[in-house]
Amino acid sequence: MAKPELSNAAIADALEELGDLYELDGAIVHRVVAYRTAAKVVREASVPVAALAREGRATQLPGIGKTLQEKIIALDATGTIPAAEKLRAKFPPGLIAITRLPGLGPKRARLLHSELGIDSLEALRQAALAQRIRTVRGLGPKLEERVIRALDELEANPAATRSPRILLPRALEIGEALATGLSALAGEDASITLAGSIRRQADSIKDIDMIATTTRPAALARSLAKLEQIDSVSSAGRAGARARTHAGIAVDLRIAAPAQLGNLLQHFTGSNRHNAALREVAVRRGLHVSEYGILDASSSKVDATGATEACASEREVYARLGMAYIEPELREDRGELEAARAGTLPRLIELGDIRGDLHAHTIASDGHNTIEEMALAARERGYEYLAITDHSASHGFGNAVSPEQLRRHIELVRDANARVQGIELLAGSEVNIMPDGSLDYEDELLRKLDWIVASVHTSFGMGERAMTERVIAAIEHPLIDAIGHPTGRLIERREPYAIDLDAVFAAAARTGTLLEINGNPNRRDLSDVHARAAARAGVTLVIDSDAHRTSTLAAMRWGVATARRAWLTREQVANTRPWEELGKLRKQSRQQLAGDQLVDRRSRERREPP
DNA sequence: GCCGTTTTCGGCCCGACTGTTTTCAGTCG
Repeated sequence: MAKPELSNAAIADALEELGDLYELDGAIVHRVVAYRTAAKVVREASVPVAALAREGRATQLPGIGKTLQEKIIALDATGTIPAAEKLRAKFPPGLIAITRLPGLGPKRARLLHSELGIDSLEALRQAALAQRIRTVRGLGPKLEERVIRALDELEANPAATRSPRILLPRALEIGEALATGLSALAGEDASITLAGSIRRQADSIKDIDMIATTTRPAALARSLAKLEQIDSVSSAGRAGARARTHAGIAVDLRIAAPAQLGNLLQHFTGSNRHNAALREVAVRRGLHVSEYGILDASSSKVDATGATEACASEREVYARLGMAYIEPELREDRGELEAARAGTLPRLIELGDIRGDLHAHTIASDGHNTIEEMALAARERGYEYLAITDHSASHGFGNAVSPEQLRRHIELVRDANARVQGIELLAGSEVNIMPDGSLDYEDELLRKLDWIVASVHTSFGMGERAMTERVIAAIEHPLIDAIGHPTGRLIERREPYAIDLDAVFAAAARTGTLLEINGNPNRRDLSDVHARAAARAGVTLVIDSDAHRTSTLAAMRWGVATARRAWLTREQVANTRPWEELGKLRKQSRQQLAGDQLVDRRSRERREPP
């Protein structure tokens, strides 16, 4: 049996480690950044990068050049990268842990190692307690205090200190509560807006960024400390404040004059990489962008003012740089600047474009509401249709639905559909894809359904090749309409299972099978990057809530957020269409129309670069 | 180490804050 493919996550980890080691070694910052950028690109790639590298095509990925490709090939072939081996011998692993402490970076970690022989967190603690850190030139007693405090916190709560990222809905909830509380304290002239990764609708959030305009900045900064959610404030001045909630979430408040609101909002919405790229574009035009305005350096000699031009709106910021307005969800340095300059940005899908939900559960399986309750709640949301898709016969969690129960369930859906006016109820199922690619209902029964989602719920650990074949078997099944949560990831908790998404996308495009963006905020699966790759491969997507109760029908918004981050337009998402139109796109309907002649274009299967 | 409307070398964003210093390096966002 062939050895399992080196995963993208493993490659990304290795590149990140190498970046850290180079940083300790004193490499120029751009080289270190290159490794981190590459690690991110590899982690998010929709194809196995190891295979790509072996074929010499990894350099097609942005941020991967010849050198990095060679290192990936070495890692794939030998399990290690020679350069990393060499540096590991030079810098003990404890040093990287030291660079993770607040206030300590690579320079100081290296200094502590060379001057005091410190090679671990424990050695660092001993040196701080013995007041030996202050003997090093440039370091002092304050740093000793800070080190001890940081080490105590790390010991008390190792997980939280490492990466306390929270999911978008929770971050939004906290952020909105803070903004509301602050508005109440600030008075009527203040305006408060959430920025940062919350505004970009990212999967998870590290800190909450807020910006405010007010006539009394110092008072507003001070009032942050008065909010009940806030545990401590580390700094507060006229420019803003930094604080921490009781749950340990960092909060960043920045305050500006209304005339600069556009600059400040643009700056604090980020992302860092978007801003860095934006400023590089600006510099080429002789302009310098900051959170305070745009400085025209080229004309400053002529008009002698050299003044920074403030922008009250973000639109003005982008316009001044010759670009169309870029929606926050697109600001990830994934080609949006070029598109904004060329005028080719997509018109993004909106929540209001969604006409129905095609993945929802009831008490028949593991849901918490009846068919009728779900129907009324969906109608309340303004939907034209709702598919009831309970779990299938072999589902291990909650109640499985036997074939006999499904026959009865279909009748119940038809009954409810007759009773509830103003919405079309579709009898569906979320069918398990078994490890061998088969389904756990007979075709004869599946044919009675209006809508079928097929999903993987078991055996996540199988190899990439087997998993890819498993999912493609479901895609090629003539009765399957859509694949649910196609990668099985759980944000911050579980990586996608090993699967060749490029092959999956090709099969879905070829057969007209829809791929889901699951709106459950723990999933958002496909991810933004994967959904974009799917659409580029010609796949039509469907955005679902996967609701298990009436209230979670609202999860559609997170799915739409992911779709926007994936550059999707309304046309690329199936459930923006009325059911009458969408139903005709089903494989079953098309087959009937074409007299059971599905055109097999398997020979056209070709891998496009991601 | 990557990349090209400055194309195969020489660049590669901007500012605040802290603690340590007598003018700035390191860290952070």
